[in-house]
Amino acid sequence: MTKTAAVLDSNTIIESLRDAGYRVTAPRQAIVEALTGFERAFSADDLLQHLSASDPTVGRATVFRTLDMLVSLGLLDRLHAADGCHSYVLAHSQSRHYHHLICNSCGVVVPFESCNIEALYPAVSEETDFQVSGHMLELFGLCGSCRA
Amino acid sequence: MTKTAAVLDSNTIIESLRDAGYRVTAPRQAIVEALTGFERAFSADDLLQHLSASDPTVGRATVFRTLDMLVSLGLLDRLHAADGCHSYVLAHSQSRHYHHLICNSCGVVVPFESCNIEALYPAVSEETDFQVSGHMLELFGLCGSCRA
DNA sequence: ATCCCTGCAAAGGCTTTGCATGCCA
DNA sequence: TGGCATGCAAAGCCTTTGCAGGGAT
Repeated sequence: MTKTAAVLDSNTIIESLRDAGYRVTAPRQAIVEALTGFERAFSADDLLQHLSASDPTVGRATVFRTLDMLVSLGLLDRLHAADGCHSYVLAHSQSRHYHHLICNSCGVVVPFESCNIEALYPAVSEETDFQVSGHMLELFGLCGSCRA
Repeated sequence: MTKTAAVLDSNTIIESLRDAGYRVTAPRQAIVEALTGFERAFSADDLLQHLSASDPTVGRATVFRTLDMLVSLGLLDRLHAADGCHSYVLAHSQSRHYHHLICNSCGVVVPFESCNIEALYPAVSEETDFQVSGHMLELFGLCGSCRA
């Protein structure tokens, strides 16, 4: 149990990449390093700008390709906020079920695990004649700091 | 109680437009007529293509402007599906709380009202120290026809 | 008669693609 | 060495904006 339990760090991500058969290259390492530094959701462009100041020059295309790759490996989550639909956050866990809670004021994103949406399935099934198999949920609110 | 209860029809939408102070123009009528014909979520482009065959020529800009207007009036819902983030469905109700259930197979969208997400708020608040104030939920599954 | 609304076309973002070169394994 | 990965630039979408003319009220 480390200080920030269950949050992926750059080494773990790089290892996952390698395990999945992808090559560990300098641009990919720079991208992974950068995205573990974000505390809130970031866009491809945020990442691009952040990287423009870093060691290796990373091309636009590489950023998009790497983001897609990380999402497909479950290492990165795509956020579907009300306004911007294309932002990303580091995945919280690859094994446990969780969702995101987003602060309306500062934009910080935290995961939460207490989700009993599946309890809704029977009622919804009955109401709609659907066989429900999945859900997408995001909560909004105010974080502790912003309330203060 | 009509056959398809609580679903907005084109006349109701047009009246709401008028009530909100917007002018009732031919392009707007054509757009409203077209979108009440869709059974599943549609994109701006779907609408545009559908309209290219209709009576008045409706410009791209007008379609986007009208969609935004209808969404802001609560007559149209923006859907945030996993893949495409920019599709629309006719609003189900302007007063009641509901969400969308989307068929993974045919894409049909139906609303459902049995949502007790708010019951989650206390547990999530305690877990995260957020003051939760809203949520976004979408369910996925198989509709009756697709199961058959 | 007002001035909101429209179409057109151009501009603007964001994302993807093609291709020759580079570099990890 | 082989072939995945990269950068660059161009192309591709999708959406918005500017503007002069048109139509609803």
